[in-house]
Amino acid sequence: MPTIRDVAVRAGVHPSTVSRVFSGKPYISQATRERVLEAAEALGFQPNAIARSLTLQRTNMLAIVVPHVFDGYFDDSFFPQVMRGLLQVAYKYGYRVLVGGSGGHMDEVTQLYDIVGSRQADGVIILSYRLDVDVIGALLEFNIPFVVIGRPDIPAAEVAFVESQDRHYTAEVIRYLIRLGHRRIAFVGGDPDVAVTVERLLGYQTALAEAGIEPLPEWVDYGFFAEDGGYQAVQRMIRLGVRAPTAYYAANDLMALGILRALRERHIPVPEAVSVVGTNGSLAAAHAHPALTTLYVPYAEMTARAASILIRSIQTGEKPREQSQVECQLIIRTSTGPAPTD
Amino acid sequence: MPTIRDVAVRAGVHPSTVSRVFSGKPYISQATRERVLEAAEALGFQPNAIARSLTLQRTNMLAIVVPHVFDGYFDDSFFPQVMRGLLQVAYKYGYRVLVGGSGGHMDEVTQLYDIVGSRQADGVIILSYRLDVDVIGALLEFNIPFVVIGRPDIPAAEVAFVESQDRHYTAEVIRYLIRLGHRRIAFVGGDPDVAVTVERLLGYQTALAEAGIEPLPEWVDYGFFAEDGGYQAVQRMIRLGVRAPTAYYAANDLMALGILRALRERHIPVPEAVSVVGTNGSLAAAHAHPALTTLYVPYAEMTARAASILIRSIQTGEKPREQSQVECQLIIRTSTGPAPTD
DNA sequence: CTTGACATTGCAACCGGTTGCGGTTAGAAT
DNA sequence: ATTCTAACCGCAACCGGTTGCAATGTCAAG
Repeated sequence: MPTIRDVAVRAGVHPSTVSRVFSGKPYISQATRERVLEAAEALGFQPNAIARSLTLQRTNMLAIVVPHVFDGYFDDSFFPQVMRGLLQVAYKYGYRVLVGGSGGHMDEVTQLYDIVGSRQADGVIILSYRLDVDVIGALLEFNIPFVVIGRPDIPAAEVAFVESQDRHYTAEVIRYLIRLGHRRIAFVGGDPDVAVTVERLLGYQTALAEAGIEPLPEWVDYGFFAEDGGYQAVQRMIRLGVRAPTAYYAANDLMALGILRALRERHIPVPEAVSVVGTNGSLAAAHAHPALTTLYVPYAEMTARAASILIRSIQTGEKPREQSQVECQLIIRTSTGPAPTD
Repeated sequence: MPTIRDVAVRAGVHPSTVSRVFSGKPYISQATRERVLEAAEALGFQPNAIARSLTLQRTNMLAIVVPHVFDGYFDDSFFPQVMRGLLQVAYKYGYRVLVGGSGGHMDEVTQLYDIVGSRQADGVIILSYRLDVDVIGALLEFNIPFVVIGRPDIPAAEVAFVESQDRHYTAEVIRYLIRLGHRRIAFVGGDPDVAVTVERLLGYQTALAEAGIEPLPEWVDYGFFAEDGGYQAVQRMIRLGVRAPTAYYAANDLMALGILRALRERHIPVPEAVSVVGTNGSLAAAHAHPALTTLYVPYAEMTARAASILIRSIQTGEKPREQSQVECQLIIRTSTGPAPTD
């Protein structure tokens, strides 16, 4: 690989001149610019991004770490949506996306710290805000721009986030089910240590409380976003017999599909006997049978917005502070219906 | 951000000693190792990955560029599958994934050259091998390990690839449709400039020729992997009247779903009047109504294998040469059935 | 014909690690 | 007691760009 110095000798100029040509600096005569470009062309020179990053202290990368790399995780629309929003704006502004994997739990945080601490990216998007670690505090120490997807529960901190009002919309979903006459409603959350799960649980509890419903602790379960998690939740709750839920709310569509599968296996008709609501608005949810009622969360838009905020912050040098929220939408399809009359 | 020199002064040693401690070099006494680690801890030091990359000439990154960033592209299972396989093994071996976006066509190649030429990654996976550009030749010049997903049509070149025998399996799909009695079969490809599309087309033509069927040119169309592409293909082919196809093969599930939608709108019963086959084995395909028969291509396994090959090549320093193929599987569901008896 | 402003380019230090080489020292071998 | 070996660590160059500063050249105003 030719370096800037190889080009310099061939063009008969100093390396710094070559640098200036390639970084579009002014005060380079047309003649030498051409000579340099010619030499570069002849040698097949392309500036080394790593070296450039070292001096410029910027990498033109936006990082995320995916919470889990287990097989089913990629079947839900969450991850693809996230990547879509991120890639679209990153691409538009000439940034690239650095994706780190993780095995869930603390490992996600470890990976994040590693990327950020070793300065591999100019900014980060926090996908799943955990409650068991002070990620925000650490990130502020690192002094790197970041935007949280979801609402961090640190009110004083001036951190940027794009949130989807999870508590509110989950409550809306539950209210919708209550209006349909359901009183035994299950909550199948994702990862209990993640803020969004707690928010949704609060929304669930709020809506039930409003309606004067005392939920059974057994109605709350966690499926860790896996299809099988939804399936297993049904297996457990069905044992409650007459106190088994007549409606399930799942924190992603994949778990909801698992719930549908479990119900189908037991020949429990949906929505006649049991209603099911998913989250995210996956394509599979639309095609499911019965078509899955789902709380659409515009994750692509959220990460797109987060990426824009990040890029602006990187370019201005100011800490990102924008806090915004997006609207979700309950897409009512045929997996939900009136509660059965016992 | 503290540097290695800050740590050095605090520990009272030379920077090179700090470096040796952090890169696990031998010949460092226990005492100084501890002093260095203590100092690093106190300062919150973490080695700068960029600087390290510069000297070591390796970034611990595997790159891909996604062929398109348009909205619907992420609804098919292709991209998530690719990311899954890639992330799983990258994660396992301590690599990270650099994702570049592209607007399709030549831009994909431009992005690729940019990443590779600027040495941002240690290896690349070529997702869509194009026929209109000699990507392989260029990549060989760059002297960077790469693995192609699909079979490049350059026989002499010693390039590594993981292929899914697209021609063979597409022919199998068409034969299956022929066995069902279909004789007017449509081919809805993705991007005509991409090798996999041509391979599939050849498979399609082979199978038809075997059966003595002379295909109409109008039966071949390209949907560029978009849902609407499938939808539009039906709109065009339906005009053929009695010569309109009774079966559609689509190169991804998203287009197949678009085909189903178009047929549904026109009240054409599937599979009674028209059969539809998709590709990739998306979750949505399984839940579609009727459930979509689909050619499952194990893209996650393919990219996982590609990533393994890449990493091994990076670590040994040898150019990757492994050429392997995976098995696909025609998942027969209810969107296909006997050809209608006119 | 000066003087000055501005365009153009070279010089050298710097970004933050890595590493070959050489010097010092301690303990073992003779 | 002397020599040898190996452990330990510092020195300085290097990875491949960037940039402030200084030097030189050019042209127009005075």
